[in-house]
This record gives sequence, structure tokens and C-alpha cells, in this order.
Amino acid sequence: MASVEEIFERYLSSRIFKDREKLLPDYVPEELPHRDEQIRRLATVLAPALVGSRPSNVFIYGLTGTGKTAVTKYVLRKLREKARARVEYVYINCRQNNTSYRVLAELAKYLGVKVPFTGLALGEVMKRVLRGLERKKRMLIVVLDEIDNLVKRNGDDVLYFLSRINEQLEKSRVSLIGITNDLKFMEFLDARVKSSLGEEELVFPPYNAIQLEDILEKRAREAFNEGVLEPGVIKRVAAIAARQNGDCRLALDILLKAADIADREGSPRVTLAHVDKARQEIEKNLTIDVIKTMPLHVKLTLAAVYLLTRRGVKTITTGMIYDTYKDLVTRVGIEPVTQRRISDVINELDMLGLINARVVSMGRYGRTKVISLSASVKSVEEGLSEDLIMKTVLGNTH
DNA sequence: AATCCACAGGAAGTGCTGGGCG
DNA sequence: CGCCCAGCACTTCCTGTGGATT
Repeated sequence: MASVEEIFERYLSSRIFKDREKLLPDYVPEELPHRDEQIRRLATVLAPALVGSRPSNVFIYGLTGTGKTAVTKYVLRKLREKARARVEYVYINCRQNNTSYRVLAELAKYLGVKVPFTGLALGEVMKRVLRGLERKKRMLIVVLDEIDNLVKRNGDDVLYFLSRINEQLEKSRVSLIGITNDLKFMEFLDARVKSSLGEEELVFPPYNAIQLEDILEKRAREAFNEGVLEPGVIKRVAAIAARQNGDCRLALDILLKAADIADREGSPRVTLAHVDKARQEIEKNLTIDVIKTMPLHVKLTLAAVYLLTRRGVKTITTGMIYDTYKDLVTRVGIEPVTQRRISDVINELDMLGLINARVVSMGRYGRTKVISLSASVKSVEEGLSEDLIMKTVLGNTH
């Protein structure tokens, strides 16, 4: 075991990083390669704000890691500089603030209006937001990132409110920018919200391997000392990310992790082996983190799938999972939830990417879902065993 | 061609939490 | 204090259905 001094000392003498910050996910670089088209279009749409006229609402589509958030922040920052305080923007992430109430509360907080984090009626929060806006006397651009999280759970009442808010405002104006990685998102919306929100649409295509390489190359020059990357490292990282729908965030994640691993090992260079290790570790940590934070019955359901898989069952169905689940539950002395609920839980696990579920008709033998584990058996095992109850349940099941 | 399985998944409601407001 | 609010995990009750078997 290295002493604290040794750890710090080694970190300071690291010859790998020049500026590690440049690889962190919230860093927005001064240059966004291969997004000129999107930057130009967004700037064109927002430009009217400079002369005090309300820009059209914008809707931005694109898979994760295609630069949607980065481009939006980039353009808005420039806009605010040029506009000299006449234009402001709020950025609200709807994955963290995933209810109608929380989004409005976040907006209120930005406006300097006091709103408790629970307890009020929605209408009351809307009133306060309105009052806060009038007091501001500004052009405000509201960015709702990962907006699909909001609508799928809560419906579009907040969106409806926001999209018609200008009718109730005299001294201020509001424009909306909605960002989503769900391409079918618009279908969920009320027609009126749809037409209002989709005044302008912007699509962010995924990066291909060559573009990713280019981006990584530029970023690596800022973040690393010269010559620390073994040849082929960037190509490998780009290739992995390109396979994952051209996800640039993932690419930067892997690169950072690989460098961290190399650093920790005291290696003077980042090698291809480090990249592979980083990819595995990221994948594993992701699933373990998800599993750790799941509620008990979801964990038990996943455990049921895990057990059936380990027993070598060929086609796992909803009914089988429910039976195994009930078995596990009674073993810990808890009341089982209904099959209806487990049916939903299975869908949740599917969406989290931990399992793979698809509806299949087996004719005479009914219509059900066929489920398979899609996360690695090992990470599931590890994720579940962090839970004390799960540990005992799985412990005496062989 | 009709049947019927084993669920899917919608709708509505309940009970609880953690907080309002007057 | 009593009543109201949003959100959540869950229940109850329900209708719908693809296709192998009869």
C-alpha cells in the first residue's frame, strides 16, 4: 500500500497529463469539429434575440454523445456575450429534474423566486414563475435537456405551460430549446405543444469513426503531454465509440479512463491494453452502479433472471421469472408484489439495458415475453452482492 | 376456421411520504 | 391544526392478441 504522500507525489510527477480537465464530460472546447452546420443553424435561429425579438422555439434531436448539449451551450454562451445582458439562458436537465414540479422549481430558482422543493400545487409554482419572469424584463431562453424523461413520466403539462407562456407575459419573452435523444419523442406530445415546440428542428447525426478520431486527436493535444499515447490508441478508442452509435462522450470517457489507469500503474505511456481495460471497467461500473441504486423488488427480479440464466434455462419467460421471484421473496420473508408489477419491472430492466425482453407468441402456449440477460453475468453478480439482503438470498441458492 | 393459452399492457385507484398553506 | 399537493410504488380489474393446436 502506497502512503498518501506517495500517491500525491506520483500524481504530481505524472508525465501523462498536461491538462486532465479537458477530458471531463462538462468541458466545452473552444472548437467543435464537424458541427459547423449545426452551430450555424442554431445561431441563425437564435440571432433575432439580439435585436429583441423572440427567436423561434427549437427542437434538437440526436443520439447520446453527438454534441447536442455542447453545441447548444456554445452558441448560447456566444449569444449572451454579444447581447450584453439583454438575453439570458437557463439550462435545465430533465433527467435530474424529472418531474413537472422539479423543472418549474428549477426555473423559479433561476429567476430568484422562492419555491419549496415539494408541497405546492403546480398551478401555484406556475404563477410564481410568471411573476418572476415579469420582474426580469428579459429575453430568456430555456433549455430543456433530455426532455423525453419529463414527458414520458409526467405528460406534457409543463411544456404546454411554457410553450404558451408568452401570451401571459408583457415585459419578458421566453424561447424554448428542447433536446432529446429519443427520435420518436414527438409522438408523445399534444398536437399544440408539438407545433409550438417544433418551430425549428435540428438533427445531429452521429459521428463516424474518422470524425471521432479527429475530435479525439484535437482534444488529446490539449490534455496530454506529447508522445504519451501509444500509436493506435486514438484509432482504437474511436472505433469502439463508433460502434456505439458514434457516441463522443463515451470516446472521451474511455480515453480518460485509459489514461488514468496508465497513470495509476505508473506507466509512462497509454497503451492499447489500457484502452481495453478502460472499456471493460466503464461497462462494468455502469451496470454495477445502476444495480446498486435499484429498489429491492427490482433487484429481486433481476436476481431471478440471473438465477434462471445460471441454471441454463434456454427460454426464460415472464411467468418463470415471477415464480422464481416469489421463491426468493419468501426466502427473505417479504410479501411478493403482483405479476402485473413485475411485468413493468421487466420493462424497466429492459430499458436500463440489463436484460433483453421481447414479446413472442408461442401459439397454443400463450403469448409472453422472452427474456435474456444482456449485462455480463459477472457485473450483475457483483452489483447484486453489494446488497446485504441479496447476498443472503443468493448465498443459499447454490 | 375456431379455439384458447399466457401473458401484455391500459386505466383507475390506494396508501404512503414529505412537504406545503391559512 | 386540518386539509391539500405531487410523486411513487403498487394493486385491482380489465381488455387484447399471435399463432400452434384442435
